[in-house]
Amino acid sequence: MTLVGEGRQPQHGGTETVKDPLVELYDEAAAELEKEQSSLIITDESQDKIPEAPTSQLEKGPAKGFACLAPPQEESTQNPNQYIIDKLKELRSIYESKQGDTDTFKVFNLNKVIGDLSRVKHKITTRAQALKLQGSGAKTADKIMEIIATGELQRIQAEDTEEYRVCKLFAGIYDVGAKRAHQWYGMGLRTLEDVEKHKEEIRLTRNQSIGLKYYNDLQERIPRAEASAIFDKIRETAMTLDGNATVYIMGSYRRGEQTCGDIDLLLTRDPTDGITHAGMLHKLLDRLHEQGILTDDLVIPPDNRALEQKYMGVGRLPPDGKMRRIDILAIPYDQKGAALIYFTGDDLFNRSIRLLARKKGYSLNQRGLYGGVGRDTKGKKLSEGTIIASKTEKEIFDVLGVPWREPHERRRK
DNA sequence: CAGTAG
DNA sequence: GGGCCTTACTG
DNA sequence: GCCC
Repeated sequence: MTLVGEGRQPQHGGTETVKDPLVELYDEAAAELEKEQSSLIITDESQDKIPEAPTSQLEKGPAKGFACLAPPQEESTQNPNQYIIDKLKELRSIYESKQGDTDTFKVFNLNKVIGDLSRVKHKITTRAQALKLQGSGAKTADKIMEIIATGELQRIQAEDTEEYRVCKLFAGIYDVGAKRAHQWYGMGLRTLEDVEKHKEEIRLTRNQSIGLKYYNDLQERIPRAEASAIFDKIRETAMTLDGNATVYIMGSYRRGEQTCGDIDLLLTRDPTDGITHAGMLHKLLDRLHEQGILTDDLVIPPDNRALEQKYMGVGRLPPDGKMRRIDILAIPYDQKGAALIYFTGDDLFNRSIRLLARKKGYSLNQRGLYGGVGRDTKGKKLSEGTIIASKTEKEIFDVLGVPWREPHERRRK
């Protein structure tokens, strides 16, 4: 069996070398690397010999600005631009709560700037420096200069209205986004109590009701230790169903963050003995409900014998832990690498590496890296193409020419 | 299909 | 001017 | 909001 999330403890030795809390994750990555190198020789030159992309190749290589190609972030050193980052995050929050299509991309863009800003080591003091940041153009540079000069951003004060605050509150409910939030605001609702009181009129859905019921708990971040404890329980239960099961914990936990937004688990099984994990997730979910770990289902996989299934629900550390979002993804064993990339994120890294794949004539999704993908002139996918890599993350990175990035190096902060 | 989510 | 990740579920 |  394979486990991620436990293993040797960090050694608390020297002072400045407080051991990375991710030690346990390196084991897995290293193991994956070893397996990789035994089956496939990788040299520096091998990048020139990666499978030729069957469709349109980039003529001059990928443009810069791919987060997945950027050097890893500095680890926990005081960021000299933190005060700028904080203001840009406030602005991002405002854009997030808006409904327009362009606002979505403003958020996307700000994420790039924030990501680069948290990577940069020097203090930004001039407009020229601000302009150099990835995703930063004239307007963003102006905003950064305003923050540097005044410590404030007028745009934020102007947009910090009651509507913004109420919609932000509403959008904290699971399955409520900007559209519904504004819709409810337009109907006169202002508080969560209003939402509860008018649930019939606004046709609150089943999942929204769950989100509302656990609003406060679900708003909170999950301490790493608790995520680990929940993972242990679920893994143990899975192992009682099949001792050859493989359970990983992914998402922000695998990226090494001290708190997690939710708990993302991956379930699979090595089929070389002729047995797969078909039907296992379904049984696992039943057990977890019996154990009081899972309390509410948000999305249940329709076909309980399929090898690929995604479960989304709510649960806790029994008997009385806080309610947490729990996702379990079951996948075919040979798609483990692609699934790990997908479920480990972060989202910016995923979007970046997927865009890179597309620009190189491939397509990357949670199942694998595909070549020979048919696309229309707008880049919309017409045919699936053929699978090129999916077993390990490294294999996929190599084909794309992405330098290896440990999970904890795939975050923007 | 729109909206939401990962 | 048009793309900015990709796939899946819900109602 | 940025980039091609």
